[in-house]
Amino acid sequence: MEDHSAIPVLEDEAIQFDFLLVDPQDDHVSVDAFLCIHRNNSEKCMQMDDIPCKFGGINFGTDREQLHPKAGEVPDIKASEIEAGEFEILNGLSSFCEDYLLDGEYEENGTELNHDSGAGLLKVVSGNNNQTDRPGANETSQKSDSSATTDQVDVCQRGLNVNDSDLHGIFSCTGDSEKSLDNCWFQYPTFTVENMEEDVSSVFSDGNGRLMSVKSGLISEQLPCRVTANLENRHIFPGQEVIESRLHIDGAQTHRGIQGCSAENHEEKRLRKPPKRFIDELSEPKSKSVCKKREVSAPNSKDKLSNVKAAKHHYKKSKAEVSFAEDPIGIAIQVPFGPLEQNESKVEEDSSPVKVKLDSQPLVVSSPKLKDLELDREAPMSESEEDNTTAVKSEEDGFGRRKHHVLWTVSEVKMLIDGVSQYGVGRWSRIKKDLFSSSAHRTPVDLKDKWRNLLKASRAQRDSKKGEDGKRNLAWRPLPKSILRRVNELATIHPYPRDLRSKC
DNA sequence: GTTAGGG
DNA sequence: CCCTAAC
Repeated sequence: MEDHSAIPVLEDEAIQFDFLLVDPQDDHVSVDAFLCIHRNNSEKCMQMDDIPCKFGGINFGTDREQLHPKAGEVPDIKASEIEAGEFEILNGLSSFCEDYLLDGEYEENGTELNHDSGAGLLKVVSGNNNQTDRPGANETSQKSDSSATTDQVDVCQRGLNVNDSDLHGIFSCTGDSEKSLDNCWFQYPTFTVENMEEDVSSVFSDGNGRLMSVKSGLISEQLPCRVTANLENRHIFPGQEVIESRLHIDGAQTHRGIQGCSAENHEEKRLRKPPKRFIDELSEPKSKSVCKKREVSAPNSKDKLSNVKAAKHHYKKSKAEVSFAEDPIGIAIQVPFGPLEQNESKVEEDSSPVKVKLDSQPLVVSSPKLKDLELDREAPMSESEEDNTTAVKSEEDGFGRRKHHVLWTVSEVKMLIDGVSQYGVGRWSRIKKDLFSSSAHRTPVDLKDKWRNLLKASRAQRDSKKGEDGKRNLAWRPLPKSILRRVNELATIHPYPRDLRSKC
């Protein structure tokens, strides 16, 4: 055990890769670039000038002696190739390279170049890395979901302090967006430079043996010292201005990426690979060539198609939407359940003070408009049965997109119940007209659906009561007994279509 | 246009 | 909440 712990990231001289840059047109996988790792000693890192060694056409400032292929672990690397400046892994990995992206799934092909000291070094590892198998990877990634953004930044700041994970870069470029992919300058994974004293933010291979860097937001030819892998956004055009470069760890997959020397990262935090939408949103609209458009699932109607288009269009245009989608923190207001406003429904059992909680529900995605919430402040309620009903902003839904989820408020539920008791089940339009005329977002169909859900809830509650008492195995939010009881009553009085009312 | 019901 | 068949 070395002194990794002190400065986890870069204390170690070497970084392990289990992915390599690949020329997809080649039958072999060749190293196009690599990482050099020294936090405070950039001079120690490779210099273009004194490079005896070439990797896939890229020069590295490292002495040959510094490369120590582990015996038996480098079956595919021939010394002669290294000497000749060619480092190729002949593992038939080309299949992985169709997308110019090596996902590092070549676990069997243990290849390691070990460099133990001094100037920079490359360690390519693909074999049985200790931390490779992570049964809990998925769970971990899910747990860290909400903090994904933060962690991404963190990863950036800490440079190569990435353990056993894949890095994916998110690159946003400005510049000539009209260029076709054919003119694409780079079609290789890129590297991102971290913690440089200079304003170098990224480096990548141009595919011709040159290692380019992004300095001061512009692509230039300069050899950086410290880079992290950037497996995505492989299409960079000359002259493009890089305005954003972010990294995240792919937590959805189990293969390894960079293995840093971090002890602190032992927990192996994994970040979920951002959804395509996330990537799209991070990119400037101009950089269409960088982030390919999303595929639209075949709609089955013209309306749907137009809706989707409208939605997409809206998405691109609406910054608010973007930030809203990215904002993991929303405001949730729990609306307590209470007795029906207009009737005598009595609250059974304990009636405790109203509770209005903020931020207690992770469900909520956006900040609701408070005015849309109906808070029954005067309504007493059962503590254990407080309603989680949360209203979510639902405006701006005029673009055909799926309506924002607007949770039913207690008042609405009560209104619905009243409506049913008044007009009977099935008169949704009537109920809507009479009782929900003010709430534009509730359609007769919504009322019908809600009633159906209420029925299910009440039935389930009854069932669970029959079985085990205390145990509440309801999948949905608990509803106040007072409400459910009324639903039950009404369901008895006004039979709902078909077998749905399998109770009574 | 409404409603029922499946997804 | 969406979609669609049936009315």
